[in-house]
Amino acid sequence: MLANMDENDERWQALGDFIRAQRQLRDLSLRQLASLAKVSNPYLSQLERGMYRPSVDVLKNIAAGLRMSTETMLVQAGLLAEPGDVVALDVEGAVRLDPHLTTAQKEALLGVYRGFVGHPAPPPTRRPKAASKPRVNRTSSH
Amino acid sequence: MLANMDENDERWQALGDFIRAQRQLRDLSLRQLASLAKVSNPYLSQLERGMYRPSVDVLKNIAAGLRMSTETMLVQAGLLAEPGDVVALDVEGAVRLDPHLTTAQKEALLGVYRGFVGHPAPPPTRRPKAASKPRVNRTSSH
DNA sequence: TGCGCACGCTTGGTATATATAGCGCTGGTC
DNA sequence: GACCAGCGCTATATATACCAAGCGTGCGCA
Repeated sequence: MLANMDENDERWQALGDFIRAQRQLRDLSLRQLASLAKVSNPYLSQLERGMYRPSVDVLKNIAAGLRMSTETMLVQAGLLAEPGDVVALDVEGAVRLDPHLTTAQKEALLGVYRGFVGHPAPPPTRRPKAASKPRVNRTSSH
Repeated sequence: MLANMDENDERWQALGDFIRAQRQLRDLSLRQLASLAKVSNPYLSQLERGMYRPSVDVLKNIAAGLRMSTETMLVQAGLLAEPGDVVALDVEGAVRLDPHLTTAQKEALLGVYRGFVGHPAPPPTRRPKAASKPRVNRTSSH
């Protein structure tokens, strides 16, 4: 589904190498780290050899088992930019995370911002209005 | 696998709500965002209702489709623990660095922002704990 | 020499993330 | 009215993340 899947594959492989190196650096056996990270040891083995792409919680647990921060792990996984680059964070995120603003203020500010930059790709559909639909049967009534 | 799954469940649910809110704020239909995020529309629908926990690349793609950074998304998902650590961000800097805005727009936006937070002469939103430079050695620096 | 034991790995299964096809609804256009 | 286009959602199928059991090897120890 993703176009550059091969690139990603190599990324996961590199992540596996990184995990294995870190584990061995700490003199941990596969089973030990697996136990710390709350995953099975075969799975960890396969992860280290780049056979699977772990989910975020697994990454988080492994990072915890290796006593490193989750971000470091994610950066290694190539899923996050380097922390230094994070400064180039989007306005959206910055506003949303700003503790000085109330929720209403955030929405207002973001409204202005969006007005400035415009919508990404509102393709000329025949009916531009859609959001006024009330929440219908949330739990299926079948 | 994880001990406190219920807690996490609520987290994913909250993430779904967040995604839906953001999508509707931008007047995007499910299918539009799904297409932008390169996932199927039923899956996105189920994500928004907290029925599944998306993988990282899906999160990344959705964040891209919503024009926000992956970090923001992950923080919202509660997967990146300390925002203070990751985001050395301030609204000022984010706005100044945003390439989508003209200078006049930046000034206008910052004017609104300063009006909200109250202080006209903003002391740079320095985070006192910016010392955590991780030892991530970009070994596989392709 | 054999026995236990820890190591990393293979095998085969289950759970769940993600896709495809299609339903019922609502609101425009003729 | 009929009809089409878009909406969100359900139902079902497939891919894959993840686990439990077990294998072969090497090493210390009687």
